[in-house]
Amino acid sequence: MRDQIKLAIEQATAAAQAAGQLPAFDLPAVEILRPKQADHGDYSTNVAMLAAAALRKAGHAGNPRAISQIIADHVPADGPIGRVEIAGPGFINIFLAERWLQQQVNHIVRAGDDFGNINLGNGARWQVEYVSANPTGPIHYGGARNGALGDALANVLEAAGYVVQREFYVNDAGNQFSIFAATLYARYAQLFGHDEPIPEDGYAGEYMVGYAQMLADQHGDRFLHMAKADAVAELKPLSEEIVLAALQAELGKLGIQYDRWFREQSLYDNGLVHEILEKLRAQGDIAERDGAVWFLASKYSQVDKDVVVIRSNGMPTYFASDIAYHYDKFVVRGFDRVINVWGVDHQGHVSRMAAIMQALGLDPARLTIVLHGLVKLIRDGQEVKLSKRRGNLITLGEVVDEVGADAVRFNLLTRGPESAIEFDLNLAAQASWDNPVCYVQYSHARICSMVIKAKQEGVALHSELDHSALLTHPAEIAVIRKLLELEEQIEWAVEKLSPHNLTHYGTDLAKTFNGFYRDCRVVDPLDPALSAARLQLCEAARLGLAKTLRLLGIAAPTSM
RNA sequence: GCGCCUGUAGCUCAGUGGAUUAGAGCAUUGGUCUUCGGAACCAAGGGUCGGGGGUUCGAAUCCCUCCAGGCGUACCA
Repeated sequence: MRDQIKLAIEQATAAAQAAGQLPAFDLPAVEILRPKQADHGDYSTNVAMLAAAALRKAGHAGNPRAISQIIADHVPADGPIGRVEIAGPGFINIFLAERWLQQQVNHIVRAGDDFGNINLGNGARWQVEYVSANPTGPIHYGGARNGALGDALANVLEAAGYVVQREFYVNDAGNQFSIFAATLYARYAQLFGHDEPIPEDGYAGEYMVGYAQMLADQHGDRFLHMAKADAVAELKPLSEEIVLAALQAELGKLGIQYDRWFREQSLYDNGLVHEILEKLRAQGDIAERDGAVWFLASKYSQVDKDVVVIRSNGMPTYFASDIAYHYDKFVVRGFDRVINVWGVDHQGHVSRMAAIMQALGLDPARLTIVLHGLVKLIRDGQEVKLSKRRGNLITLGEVVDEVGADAVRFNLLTRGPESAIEFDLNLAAQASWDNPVCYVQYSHARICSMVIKAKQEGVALHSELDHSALLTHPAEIAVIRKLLELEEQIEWAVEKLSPHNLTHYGTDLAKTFNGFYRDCRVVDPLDPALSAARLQLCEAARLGLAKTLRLLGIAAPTSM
């Protein structure tokens, strides 16, 4: 949409130059703006002001208002632009043609679920990796934000023409997972009456008993008939199955599903970690120091410290496998671009990832880390401290059960990623009736019910006849205008790699629709043509609301 | 100490160098309609955009500085 406007303005400027009314000059990039005030048009452009500055630099006279008038005179009369106005210091205000707007209703309905889709991606293969929590227990509430963000981002990228793969990286090779397995063994042994203490630094949470019970149900007491070390080693992969199933179920409550669960251990099993470290050693990026093996990150810009990849005790750090993991993403699997969604507490890792990319000979711009602020849970006016290790945690699943998946997602997605969030459980639970998410969903449900009502009254949607020219009421035109913003909203979300604008857009669209509902009677048996036109508009609005909600990962109910 | 992020209405937050008037939701106050779903709609009050400098036609937005808060600065992840 905006591109069409931009093109028209560029053509008008070129036409003015061809006609000799404007001297030749390098036109700066034309900016098409969305004015805040409606009487400033649907769009506006400051091209005349920019052109004036360029002309003055080139020694010509440059009066912005005069230039804007010349350009305005050459704007093509047909197409989406109905009229233009010159305003202020030289703004060109652009008003869309009413007939053109009316016609968009049918285009939207015809597009159906594809309404709003754009083609920025052109089929480029992107990967979004999100949540990626340690597989050592339920996901704490902070993971909900990561998940909601990553999932919505993936949705938006798909709508923008990218082929997206959603991935969860399972840290099953590190120290934490070993401690987890050892803890599970202890809980398991305890179930059979053995006095087996939970290891120091073990996972003391009660949920471990549940996992142990599952293990006992599936395998009986057979791990007690072997040496402890053997038992722990043998139950490790089994415990991973148990915990991954739990993670999957919990994330499913939030509506999150993955294309692939990528196991860190697989990078050791197939030798890739070793292979890549040798490659880096050969090119001088790896060195021994103080008994440990280091990646010489400080060779690269913006990193001041080297990073240990193999500890002096011979155990690799997570960073060793991370190098191989990203090699796998870009070189083995060939993603064009990768988005990693991380909590801001991992920010120290970001610059080192850029160093990895350079060391691997990859363009660092192909890897983007989206950092999000942390979530502070408030209950009864007090901060709830979370610690998986100590076992006093509030899980993602618990919060979803308490507040509802839709409200959780909407709430977390109204903020930009960088903001820190204070989430008041009492408030969220009690305010759920007044929650904006309900407002948007309600508008969707209301339209669905109106369509049923229309059928009952014998007012059907005449799709074979086009009555769109009857949509002349300001409230009707306002809905169409708002619907046409969706593409720009998706574009914006992709550019910023944040979908939070869509929550505000959804509320906005619902509000605009409700204004129409107030002012315009839709189902009127005495005026079937107008009813049909308005029902068609309702369907378009429904599609817009449903699409927005779907992108956010929120249900669009037909009744509430 | 150094680095990154944040500071906008009573609260939670949007805001893309643009337009005498910086927006939304919640909360507060008042109002509408003999309801195509009242979980609606309309209106009002409420602001030193953390402070101070600068850049330019123009700054919440860019630069500098100070203040306040968060996070990072591991042979943890």
